[in-house]
This record gives sequence, C-alpha cells and structure tokens, in this order.
Amino acid sequence: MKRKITLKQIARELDVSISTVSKALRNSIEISEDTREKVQAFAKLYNYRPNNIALSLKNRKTKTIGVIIPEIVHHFFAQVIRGIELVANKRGYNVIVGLSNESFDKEVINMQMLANGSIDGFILSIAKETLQQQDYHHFNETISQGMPIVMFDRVVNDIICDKVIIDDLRGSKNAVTKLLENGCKQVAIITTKDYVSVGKLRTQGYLEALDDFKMSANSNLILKVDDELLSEDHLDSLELEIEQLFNRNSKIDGIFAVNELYAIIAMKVARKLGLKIPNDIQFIGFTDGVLSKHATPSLTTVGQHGQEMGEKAADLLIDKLEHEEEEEHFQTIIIETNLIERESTK
Amino acid sequence: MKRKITLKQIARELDVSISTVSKALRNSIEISEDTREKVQAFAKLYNYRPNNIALSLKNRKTKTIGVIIPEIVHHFFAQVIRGIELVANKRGYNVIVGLSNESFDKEVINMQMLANGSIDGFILSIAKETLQQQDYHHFNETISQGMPIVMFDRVVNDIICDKVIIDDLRGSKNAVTKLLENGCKQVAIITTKDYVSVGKLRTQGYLEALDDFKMSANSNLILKVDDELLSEDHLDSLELEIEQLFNRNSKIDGIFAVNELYAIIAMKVARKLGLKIPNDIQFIGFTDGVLSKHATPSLTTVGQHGQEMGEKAADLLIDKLEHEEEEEHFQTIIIETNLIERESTK
DNA sequence: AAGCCGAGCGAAAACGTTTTCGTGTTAAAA
DNA sequence: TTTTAACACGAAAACGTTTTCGCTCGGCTT
Repeated sequence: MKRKITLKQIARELDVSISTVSKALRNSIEISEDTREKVQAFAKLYNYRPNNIALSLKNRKTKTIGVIIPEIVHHFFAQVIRGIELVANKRGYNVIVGLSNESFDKEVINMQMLANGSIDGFILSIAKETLQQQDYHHFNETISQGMPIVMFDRVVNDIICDKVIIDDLRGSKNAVTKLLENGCKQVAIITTKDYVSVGKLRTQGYLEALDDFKMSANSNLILKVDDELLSEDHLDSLELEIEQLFNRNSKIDGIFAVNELYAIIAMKVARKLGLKIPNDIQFIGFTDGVLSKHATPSLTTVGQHGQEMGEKAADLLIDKLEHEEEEEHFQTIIIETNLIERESTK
Repeated sequence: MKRKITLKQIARELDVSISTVSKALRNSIEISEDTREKVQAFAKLYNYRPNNIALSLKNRKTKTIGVIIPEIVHHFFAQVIRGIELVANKRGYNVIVGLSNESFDKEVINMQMLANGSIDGFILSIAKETLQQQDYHHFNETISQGMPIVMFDRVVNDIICDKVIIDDLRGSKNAVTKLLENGCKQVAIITTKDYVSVGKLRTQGYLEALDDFKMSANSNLILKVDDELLSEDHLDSLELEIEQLFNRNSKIDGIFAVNELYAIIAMKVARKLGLKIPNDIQFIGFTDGVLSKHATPSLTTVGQHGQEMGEKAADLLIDKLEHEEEEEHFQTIIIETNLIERESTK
C-alpha cells in the first residue's frame, strides 16, 4: 500500500529541487528539455497527480460547489442534482451534497460545515421549516462572507442573490386554462399551505385562469393540504380529504393538483367514486415525474425541467466564481414550463 | 464583503503569536486564563471557524467521502445516498457525489477527480458499461493507493473490498415462491441481460423457486430485456416485447419482474389484453419505489431497503477510515429483502 | 547566591503546491 | 580579456492549521 507520490519525493529521487519538478511538470521553458522529460517520465511512471487539497489551500478555491436540498428521494430534486453535476463536471468542478431534510437546523449546520473553506459557492433550495420560520440569517451571513449563493425553485425575495425558478404562476394558469378550454365547468385545485411559495403561486395561477374565463372562485373547490400529510403514513388521510372534497362538490369535472402525488391520489379517489377519466373528469398535475408517465391513465402534467434548472444554476454559480472582479449584479432566470398532455385530459 | 478571518489576523490584532491563538481556542492549559478569554471573545465576535482545507492538508484526511453511482434520478440510488448522507453527517463527514451515468469513462474520470486528496474513501455502485467491459483496474489502483472502497448493490467478486448487497437470489426466490403458492401455474419472468449481476441472480432465484415446486423452466417464459430499452424512448418497444411474451404463452398467470418499471408496464399490457389483476394474473416487482406504491392496482414488490444499504455502507467505510491500524479484513454485509404485499397478488 | 522549576508564550516545522526572485554557469558580445 | 545575457535551476514564501520544542522570567529551594 504505497501512499500517493508527492513533488517532494520525486525531487528527492531525481536529485533536483521541488520547484524544478513542479515547473518541469507544467512544461515551463525555464527547465531544460532533458530535465523536463526525465521528470515527466518519472511522474508518469509513478502516476503522479497534484494533491487537490494543497492546491485548494494555495489557490484559495476548491473547485467544489455545495448543494443543499431538502430531500433527495424526490424526482425533481434528483433531476436538479443531475443537471448541476453535469455542468459542474464539464467545467471542472465537484459537487458536494447536503440534505436539510426540510429542517431549519440541519440546513444551518450543513451550511456551516461547508462554508469553512470546503466549497466555493452554494446552490440551494430552501427547507420548508426555514420558509415557515422566515429566518434567513444563515444565507445572509454566507453571502456577506463573500461566498456566492444561487437559489432554485424554493426561493425568497429577501435574499439578494442569483435565482433560478420556474414560472409557477404561468404554468398553473396554463394548466387550468387547458381544463377550462376542454369544457370543465367546476375545476378544483389541490394545493399546499401558503407558506410554500410555489404552492401559493400555483394557487394564484388557478385563480387567474378562472378569472379569465369569468368564473368566480369557490372556496369549496380549493383544498389546501397540510404538508405533514405527505409523510407516507398520512396518505390515507389525504385520500379522505380528497374524498370529502368530492362529496362537497358533486359536480367537479376537473382537478388541478400542485404536484404529481396529489393528482394520482385524486385520480384514485375519482375512480373509486365511479368517475371515468377523462370523460367525466379531467386531471392535470405538476412536475413531470415517473408517476405521471406510468400511471394509468397517464397524467397530463406541467413539465418542470428540473435538470435544466440544475444546469442553469450551476452555470450561474460558476460564472460568478470565475469573474469575481466584475461588478455585482444578480439575475433571476425563469425556466418556462410546458404542458405535457397525456390520457388524463381530453 | 469581509473575507473569513484567520488565526494570523487574530494574532496580529491581539498582538500575540499564532500558536497562542490556536492554543487559546483549543483551551490549552499552556495559555493563561486571561489570554484565553480574550482570544475566545475576539474569535467569537468575528465568528472564527478553522479553515477546513488547511486542516485537511495538515491532518491528511478530509473527512469527506466520495460516492459514485450510475444514476441519481432513480429511487433506489437516491435512497442509498440519503442513507449515506445520514450517517456521514452524524459522524462528521461530508459527501461528495459523482455520477457515472452508466459510462465506464465517466466512472474512471470521476474517480480520478476525487482520488487526488479530495476524499478519504469511496462508496460506489458499478456502472453497467464497466460491468460489461469487466475492466476494473481503476478500482484496484485506488485500493492499492490506500484508499478504501465500499461497493454496494452492483458489486463484483474480483475486487477485494467491503461490500453491501442484498440477497437478490433469496429475494426473487421468495417472490416467485409466493406466486406459486398463490396458485400460479405459468409464471414468467421479465429480467435483464446477464451481465448485470443482480439481473442474473434474480433470474437464478426464479429458477430455483420453480425447481422447488418441481416445475421445469420454460425458456418461452423468460424475457431478457436489452437494457437500452429502459432509456425512455424505447419504452414502447419494451411494451411490444412484453405483448409478444403474452402472445407466445396464453396461459401466463403470474409475472415476476426484476424491477418496478417492467412490472408496471407488464400490468399495463395485461390490462390491455383484458386480464384482471390479481384474479387472472398476479404480479410481483423488485424495488419498492414510488410506482409500486401508487400504481393501480398497487404492486406487490420485493423491498430493497436502499437507505439501510447506504447507512451500512457509510458505517463500514468510516469504521475502516477511523481504525486504519487494524489488520485488513473485508466484510460483505447482506441486507435482507422483504416481500411487501399489495393489490397485485392475491 | 546559585540553581531549579513552572508558567506563559513564541518560533518553526509540517502538510503539498505554485511562483517569484535570486544565483551560478556558460556562451556570446565588446 | 572583461562585460553581458541567456539558460537552468534552487530557495523561500505563501495558503491556514496544529504541535513540538525552546525560551524567558519570576519565584522558590538549598
């Protein structure tokens, strides 16, 4: 078990100085061709690679970006990571991930672990708990220490930094419009509590679409699900809530849900009540995940392009890292959604 | 934008030496209580944190583990990462991920990027292309340089290292046995080509189960899908292949698939052919993902416990990292599967 | 008065690089 | 023959830590 070889060892073996070895390997003209070849041959033989940590220390940059997301077992976030990793790798960066697990404390701890020199910048999506508490001091502190942050999807206006978001409002408005165009008269929405910014925006899109069609919103058609319900065990009670929604409104003929799962479960309930999809009732979800694609009937959905978001976020961050001198200016990139039509709509 | 403060700056401000500051912060008794308090107060005020990179260089360990997986937009792998991240964090380690994207070259490059000091050890699952080419030199090189590797799920016997796998053979045997016990007379299997070790083992489990029931295998009932078919576009041709499977064997009354997706698609085909699930035909899949849970009918499946695999792998690696002196000995941990019964079986 | 001891602190090395600035040798120019 | 310039290389600093080893100074013991 031979440890990795260093410049010093090469220098000793070849009876030259460390500087000479370093220069020879970087093909400096300062060094004679003879020596260069000798050193390079030796280095190749022993498979020399510069130690990354030493380089990071010297250059004061790590070529690593930190990603903090609320959850990884989630199609959308996984796609984003894939996008980030793709461009990071292409541009010579590594990616180090931290999971906040939707918890404020873990988010803070994770950021502290990474902000002490391990990375050059952050890409992150805010934990639900953080959004609820509205405590953003850790972001501001990080930024004020000169470490750039790019936020995606779950962002917040109070923080001044680059952002990559999707047009939640437009996406949901389009979806609901589609339902209305398809002849739905009673469109319900299944959404989340308002503190999740995307839930709020998507609800707003729903309202605007109704408005465009001169229809008035009916609070009986709006189901705001408590997020705890998503935690696996509570799926049954979610099902119950949806069933009650149907009971309150026997005429529902269209449902827009702010995520895949809500839509799938709603379809299940509808089927149980004997409704035919899409003839009696039509469905549109949000986020084009594996469920939408393979459900029966397959679900029409608003495509969110997670991978593209990741790519853009990484490009944004790395651009900033590599042009520090430039004057500060922050952008917000909006990724367009698209409606992917499948069997759950006419 | 104030840069992070260093020992040197504190020393200068307080007019003491760097060593004194360092010792004071670590509460060394060498330093008078007065000085200690003064230094600590100052450090707290300026929110001093030791630079991780400098520590890594000095200690020759990074407290970071590298994870290389073939794909992240995949429920199983995401679960594993979650498990890894969980225990890594708990034990004070960071996690840096690389995606091989099932490509040999990317796997090699990723490992090289990380093996130069950035991490203390690897956790990985082998890319399909690597398995096909059977070229494992990069693993052996890494190991021989003193960097421990823990492999999970897709492992290979040629490499001597710690491993975490599931009992693929037993898992699939149990599943098929279940089908046979439930009265199935013609059980088909949808599996992958043999070079994917897990596919091979799962096929073997199928055969053994048949054998136990004194039934002979019928090659007409074994569908070995070419893996390319999984790449989204080719789903239709997969559907076609499955349809042909049904056509060749009109009496099929049970199907075991080596992953979720195959099972879901097979169910779809069966339904199209007018078969009732689970009365006319029963299904069992492998890997308990989101599809199994939310399909209609929900899919009975072999639970793979990805998160637990990740946790065990991380513990194994960190144990090794923190007891280097110990004599070398490698373990293979087998995670038991369990059959999760749902609506697709009687 | 000479020696000793402990308390409190600093200098320096080490981790592995890159880079700036010498410095010595040799060949060409004056 | 002397000055100069090019060439080839080495010493050392720097990045930010931790830790070992000395050093100084005061007070204490003989």
